[in-house]
Amino acid sequence: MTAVSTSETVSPSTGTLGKAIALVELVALSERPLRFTDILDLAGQPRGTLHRQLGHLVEEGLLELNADHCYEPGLRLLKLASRAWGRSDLRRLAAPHLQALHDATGETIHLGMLRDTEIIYLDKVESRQAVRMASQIGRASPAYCTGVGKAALAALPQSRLDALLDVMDFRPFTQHTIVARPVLEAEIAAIRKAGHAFDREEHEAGIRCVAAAIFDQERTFVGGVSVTGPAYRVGEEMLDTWAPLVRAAAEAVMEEIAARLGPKG
Amino acid sequence: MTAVSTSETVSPSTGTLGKAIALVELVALSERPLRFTDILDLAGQPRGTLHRQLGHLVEEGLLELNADHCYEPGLRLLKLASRAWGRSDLRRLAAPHLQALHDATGETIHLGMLRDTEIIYLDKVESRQAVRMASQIGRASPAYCTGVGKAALAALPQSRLDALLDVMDFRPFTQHTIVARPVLEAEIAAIRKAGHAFDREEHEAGIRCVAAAIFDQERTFVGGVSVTGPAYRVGEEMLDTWAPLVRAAAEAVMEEIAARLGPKG
DNA sequence: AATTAAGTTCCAGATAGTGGAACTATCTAT
DNA sequence: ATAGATAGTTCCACTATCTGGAACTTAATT
Repeated sequence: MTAVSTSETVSPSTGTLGKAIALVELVALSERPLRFTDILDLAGQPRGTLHRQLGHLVEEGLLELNADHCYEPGLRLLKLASRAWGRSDLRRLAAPHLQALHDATGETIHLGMLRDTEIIYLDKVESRQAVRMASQIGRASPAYCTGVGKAALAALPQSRLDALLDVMDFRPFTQHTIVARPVLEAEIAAIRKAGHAFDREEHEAGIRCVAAAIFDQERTFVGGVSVTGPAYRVGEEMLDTWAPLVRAAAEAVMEEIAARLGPKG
Repeated sequence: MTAVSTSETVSPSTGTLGKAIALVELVALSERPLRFTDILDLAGQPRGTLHRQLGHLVEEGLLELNADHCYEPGLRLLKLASRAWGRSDLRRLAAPHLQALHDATGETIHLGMLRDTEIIYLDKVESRQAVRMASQIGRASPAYCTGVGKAALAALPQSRLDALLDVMDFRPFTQHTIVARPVLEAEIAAIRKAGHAFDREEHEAGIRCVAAAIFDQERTFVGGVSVTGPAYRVGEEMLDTWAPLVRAAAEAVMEEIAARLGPKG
């Protein structure tokens, strides 16, 4: 199911459910509050249909309708997600190693997983965290311009990588963002050779990062770790220095994964 | 779902969507990984139906099917929830006041909202946070045995309160948990009089807490703040000392809410 | 290798979702 | 304050989607 075959079009919908979740996403990802009519324009569905769907979503607690008729993401999403987060094996196994990596580098550590063409951050260790912390967890960023993302791409089997590149929507976030497929493919080759990936201000100006991939016992990619810091403090040589540490942290998580299932392999 | 109301039956489903979300919740709230057959037993739906529903949920990224045929909550939940969290107005407005309250007391601060009979925690400020932090955010706890929860109950209009008490499922978490409705009603009366609520080891043994309600401009309850600490360090006198601080913090958030909409009232 | 359990697919029938249009409430400008 | 316009809600015949029993395939167990 996962990999997309060459010509076969992926079935576009999951019926009712797909439409419903699309609405939740529409509301959740929107920058500003949306009123009924705003959604009507964006979703392109007939009035009656949309109204009922939104009604259902509100009743289920996935959306909420506030006093000034704006739809907002619902609290139930938080409840469900917090359980998802708490139960993640990868996160649990990786946590101590993220902390160790933070202690060694003093910079922000991320743990991310690949979902379609995006990296979703599962965990983060940061020193000067005020209240911001959880804000990053769950954040989705494009794979082609982040450290963990590029490490992920390089870790995929070629067929799967090609499929992803086909559907990738390249956007220049900074002047360093790689927006040409051949350039990205060369970069991926380099990452495969080196065993780690850099993000040289490709997603956010002034932010650099080194990342390494984590594999499970079947050598399939399960996630990535990274060290991230501001460019004024983190030179490219520094990234080179950290690269072995990041790779070692990734290795340590892999051993943890192997150990968890017992030594039978 | 929990209990049955007096006579008026709440419409039991939102059709297809309700069943789908119920499955997500089933999987997310389960302590251990569930295989297809486990879910089959728990959900009480025919094989074919269940299989298709799960298939749709996996395709949508709300669930994931891992290598050993276990269904797990999907990453997409995290993505959606992180946006819900980031966009919450109450959270944004309250954040500085939570911090201030933490600075004043040195103990853990929670911000929670009421959803049905549960309190869902929206934010938290804590000193010795290792990696645990986000674990609490999104956590759902029963209203009748938590500080914020009881403050919430006391803040509701009587009709709504009665309706909630009717469907509430009292469980003794500790030996101090209030499990008798009349006792809880007396407690709620006291909370209304005092303007703040205590949790005297009612949810977790060894944990005490003071909480106050936050209202919007129409005097409807929108959330609650609390200070929580271990019983060995936090005596009941200490809770009394903190009560005015907690109320002041709640007041400050209310002023923030009023200010946001401009001075027109 | 045989047996049992777990997981997947199929299809006629029934349910729940669809969407156009009519209706009501709310906002805006005069 | 009133008219006009815009936003939000309700209704119902139609039909697309979901249902669920049973047959089938694959994996685990003895």
